[in-house]
Amino acid sequence: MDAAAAPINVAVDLVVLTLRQGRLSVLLVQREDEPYAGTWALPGGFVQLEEDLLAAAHRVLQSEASLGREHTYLEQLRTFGDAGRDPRGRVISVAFMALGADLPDPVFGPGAADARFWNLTDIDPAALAFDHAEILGTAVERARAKLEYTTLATSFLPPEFTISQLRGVYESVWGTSLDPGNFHRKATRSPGFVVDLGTQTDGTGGRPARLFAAGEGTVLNPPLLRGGD
Amino acid sequence: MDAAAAPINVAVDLVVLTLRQGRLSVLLVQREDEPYAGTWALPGGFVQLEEDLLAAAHRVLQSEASLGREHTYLEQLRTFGDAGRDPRGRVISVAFMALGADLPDPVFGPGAADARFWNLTDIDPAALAFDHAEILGTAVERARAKLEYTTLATSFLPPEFTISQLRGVYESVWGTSLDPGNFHRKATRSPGFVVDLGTQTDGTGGRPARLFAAGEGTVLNPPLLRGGD
DNA sequence: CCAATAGTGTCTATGAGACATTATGGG
DNA sequence: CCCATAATGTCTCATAGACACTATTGG
Repeated sequence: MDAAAAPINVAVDLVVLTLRQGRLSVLLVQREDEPYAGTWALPGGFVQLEEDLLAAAHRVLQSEASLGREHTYLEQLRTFGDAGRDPRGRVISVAFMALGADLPDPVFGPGAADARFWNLTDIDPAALAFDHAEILGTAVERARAKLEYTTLATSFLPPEFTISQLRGVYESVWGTSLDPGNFHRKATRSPGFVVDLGTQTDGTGGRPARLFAAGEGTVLNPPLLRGGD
Repeated sequence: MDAAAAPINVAVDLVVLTLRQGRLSVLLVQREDEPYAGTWALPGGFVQLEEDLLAAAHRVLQSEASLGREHTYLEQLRTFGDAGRDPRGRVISVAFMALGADLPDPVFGPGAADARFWNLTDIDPAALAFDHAEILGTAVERARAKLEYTTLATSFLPPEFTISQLRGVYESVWGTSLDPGNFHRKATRSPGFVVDLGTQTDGTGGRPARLFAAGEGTVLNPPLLRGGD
């Protein structure tokens, strides 16, 4: 804790994930300025001197994605700080992951030429600015892992949802398909995962589904496993 | 990624965990200088301008705990950066967790009045400097969780160890007791966890135990669960 | 032989997954 | 009636955990 302090710049970068048409998507911003002008990057910004890291992340989320604190999950991933990661000088970036239900395309602010959600599969990682491909990969990996043992999947859904929609989250994020019957049982029996609202959807060519809301629990015990074999 | 850059100082803080006499212990340094002179803190130091974060963590590990890169597991935890966490000004700290086999008491360097390993149970969290109690808590939680689904436990042991010693790691870190027979089966049957060396200890009042080394695997599948109910 | 620890076998309950079956809506 | 989707039931297999048992050393 004692040595010469160095003038290092601190930024936050956000991996905003959502599902669009059942596909995992991430918000990217096309940079207007150098370095990496014209290329796509994660939304981010420098941390202000008196600003908590989480507050900085929320500020960027608001300004670059028009997303408020409600209905958006936000957690710190980790910090990327290799000496050569930014050509402008020493910049370390505290990366955050945000999850939300089918988010709108953002109204982009200054510094951005364009901003929109990309299907994960349409992104060429090598084309992203800075080390953002690595940050994005870390976020996706974290999201996939957390679906197994937390109730995080509900963050991808609106306040009221069906078990099919919840299953769709798992299938989209994991890229697998799951047995509807078995999934239904596990989801409804995991304590604290979902709450039966008693209401129903109107059937769209099938039996109407019950509506659920996210439960109070955060941990899934027992976990919902991918076939990790 | 575009706003006024602020002069924020970046530090690394280390949570160095080891087992001493079968108890989970952490390295603390008694601060010599203000702020918090005389109180115990996690070892740490400022990041140099041209230095990767991981390199800074390794440097602190070497200088404050005399620990080289060999036989020491090191991973980033997360970054603690609330605006008011350091009375000297804005300092954000990238926290790392280090694990090692029964580590020696360190020769402490400048800035420290004393340095030694503390049993976790002997620490009064409220007495630690800065927000180090929160950092320590995060590390312990992470270590406990990672024992479940990774092969990390072997990091607490010397290159050759018995299954009993491995079980002791779990029991010490989790604070539980495990069935020796069942643990033995699970540990030896988890692919990539341990490698049978074919050699034996000399029995110390009991049947001699086979010696094992850490396997190549990093993930434990299926996981070794705490009774999380 | 006894004590102590290492390692294996056996039984049972639980849960995952495959798959069948019933329930409930719309054309 | 048929189709589609929701929800539940049933069967089988694998595994966790309790616990008994065998193996191998030293005293």
